[in-house]
Amino acid sequence: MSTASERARMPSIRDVARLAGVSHQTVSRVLNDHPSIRPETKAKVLDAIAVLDYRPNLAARALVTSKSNMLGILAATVGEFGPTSSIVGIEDAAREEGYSVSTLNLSATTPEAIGSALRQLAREQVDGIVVLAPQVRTFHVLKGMAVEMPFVSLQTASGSDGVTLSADQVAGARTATEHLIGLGHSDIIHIAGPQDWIEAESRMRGYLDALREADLPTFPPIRGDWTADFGYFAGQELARRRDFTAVFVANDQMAIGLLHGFRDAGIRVPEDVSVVGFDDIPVAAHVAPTLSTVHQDFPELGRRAVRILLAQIRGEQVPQFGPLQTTLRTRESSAPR
Amino acid sequence: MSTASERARMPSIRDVARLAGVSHQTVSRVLNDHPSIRPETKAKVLDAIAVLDYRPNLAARALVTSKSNMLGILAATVGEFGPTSSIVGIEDAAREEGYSVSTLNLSATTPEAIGSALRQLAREQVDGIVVLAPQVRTFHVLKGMAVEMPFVSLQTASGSDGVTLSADQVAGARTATEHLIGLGHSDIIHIAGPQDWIEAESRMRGYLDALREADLPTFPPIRGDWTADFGYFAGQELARRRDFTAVFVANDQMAIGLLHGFRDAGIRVPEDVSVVGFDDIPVAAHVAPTLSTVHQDFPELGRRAVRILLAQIRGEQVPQFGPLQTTLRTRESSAPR
DNA sequence: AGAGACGATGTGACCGTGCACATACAAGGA
DNA sequence: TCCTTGTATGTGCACGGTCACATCGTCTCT
Repeated sequence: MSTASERARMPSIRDVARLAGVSHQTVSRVLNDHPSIRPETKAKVLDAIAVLDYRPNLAARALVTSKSNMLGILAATVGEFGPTSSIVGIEDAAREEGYSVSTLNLSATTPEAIGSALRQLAREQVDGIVVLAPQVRTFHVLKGMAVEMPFVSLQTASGSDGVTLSADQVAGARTATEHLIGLGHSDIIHIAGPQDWIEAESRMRGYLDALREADLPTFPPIRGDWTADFGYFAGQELARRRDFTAVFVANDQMAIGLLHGFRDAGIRVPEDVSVVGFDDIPVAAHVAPTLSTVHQDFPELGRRAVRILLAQIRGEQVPQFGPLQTTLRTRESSAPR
Repeated sequence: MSTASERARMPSIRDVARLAGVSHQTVSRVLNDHPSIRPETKAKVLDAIAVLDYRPNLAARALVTSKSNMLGILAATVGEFGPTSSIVGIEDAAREEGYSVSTLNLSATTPEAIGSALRQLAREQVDGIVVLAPQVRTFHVLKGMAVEMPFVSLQTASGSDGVTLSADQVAGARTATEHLIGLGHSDIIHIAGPQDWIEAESRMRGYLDALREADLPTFPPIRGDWTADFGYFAGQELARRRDFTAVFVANDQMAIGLLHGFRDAGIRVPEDVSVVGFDDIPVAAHVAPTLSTVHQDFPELGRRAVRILLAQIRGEQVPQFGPLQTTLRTRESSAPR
């Protein structure tokens, strides 16, 4: 009876070496594609590997090389649709390149919390970090921490010197606003995201740019918190003032809440007021009225982030991507004046 | 000039020992809360740790203990709201217990893909796996693979013998259906999820149970794919037959699409037809009409999964949770007949 | 008082890799 | 022919922890 003794130890590089009749170092060379290996020898080793069902021990490798082949994701998003979609792209791209991914969700964005999160990821010896912390504050903390580790932020802060990338939020917001202007609206309100979110600022800037260029009046933006609930309250508040005919909302959730608020207040969309959102979440095409919005490719954003990060890690030329295009999806909620 | 020499090596356990004037083993004992350490000695060591800003090397620890303090998440969800929310709960709970989390997204659910994903996680030496692979098929593959690793599935398959848990989908679906019955509806249609999804089956069963119990006719369920787009098509199709007055939809996305389809077909909700969804996604409260649905606490589900998994890993008594309660949220889309 | 038990600490080996260096042999140039 | 150069492989150690065992002193029981 060949009962496995206690805890069958996994085969190691030396077991493979013994079976193949070579030294453990030769096995290591085969595993790492070292050039100076005779094809014949290589075949013997690969055979032995197959026979033993050998798998390299990543912990041991990480110990000796100080590289873990693992990327960290630092996420400070409350479960927004966009960032979540990007994470999928990040993971896929990372796995493709042979990296695994360790995700860390930030509950608070205090400098302390960010610091401890970064330390945690450092302890795990991740080789690089993708930051999905859209708050301006987070960004500053990161820069100030003198992280000794390559990292990429999915958001571009104005005047940032680190390597970052993002869909062109400003252009997207500008397109959306220009769309409303093109429909004949001249009094356009903006419901923005929280003050310290980078995207919120970018989208607001796009809105302001478009209005300024068209010589139209701007309104002080209303600061929201991304949630549909806030959009609803905003809709009820806005119903009191009727000095506008269109609203550009910084994300779809708030826009959908806004539609609800308007509906309850007796304001018809798009007859009385046109509404345009941002993100193109899956239900945007199905709410009533269907929501005009700005589409962006979140997973692709994540994939690009990984490519940039890996180039940084490997010391290769960092690829320069053009800004990721956003697309306006025109639907029922925006109509000519 | 105190330029860092080449690559400043991180302080190791022996550096700490030297500074504290003890042996490296004593430091190790302090780190692992060994009982036999004099408070005085412990203080010295902790001081040295603080001075050197020492952090244990997780790879080294993993190498010698064959434990990584890392959990794996095997996700086979296309980005559904529910599973994604659960992942957040999983990560939080895991971090709290000192475990990090490595997520792996499955693109396909073929046995080969699942197998290679499991091997990948095994290579990373995760101590246990949380499976979010709601497809029945995945579940069978997992059982058949004789995984030598603790794992928990977030979904309960009928007659499963592994450790699993889940919100009580059947009860939730039953409550939703009973709600419609209570409103006076007797012809209630069900739009289900894909055939091999565990949740889809559970929700359908709850629907069937409620109808059978009330001695009402059942209809062959319509098989959807969870997407809002499908819901829209279903709405247009259903508009042709008018042999029903209520629809219970297996998730909110499809329900919202259905509302859209009905709207386009001239069917009024809830005047002509009542609709109830499932999941209570954030916009459900704001679409037109606002959507009655079944709320469930996804993050809590993830947290429970982690507790069960850790108990399994540590060889402790596995906690028995009662089924997670679901709550019916009654809104505009369901009304008396 | 002597022996055993226990508490507090130290010593050395080992986990599975990769790296630096050594070695052996073949090929090529002076 | 001898030395240099390059290719293919082997040897020993280091990485940073934990584990098993040894050691030493103190306390307690007979």
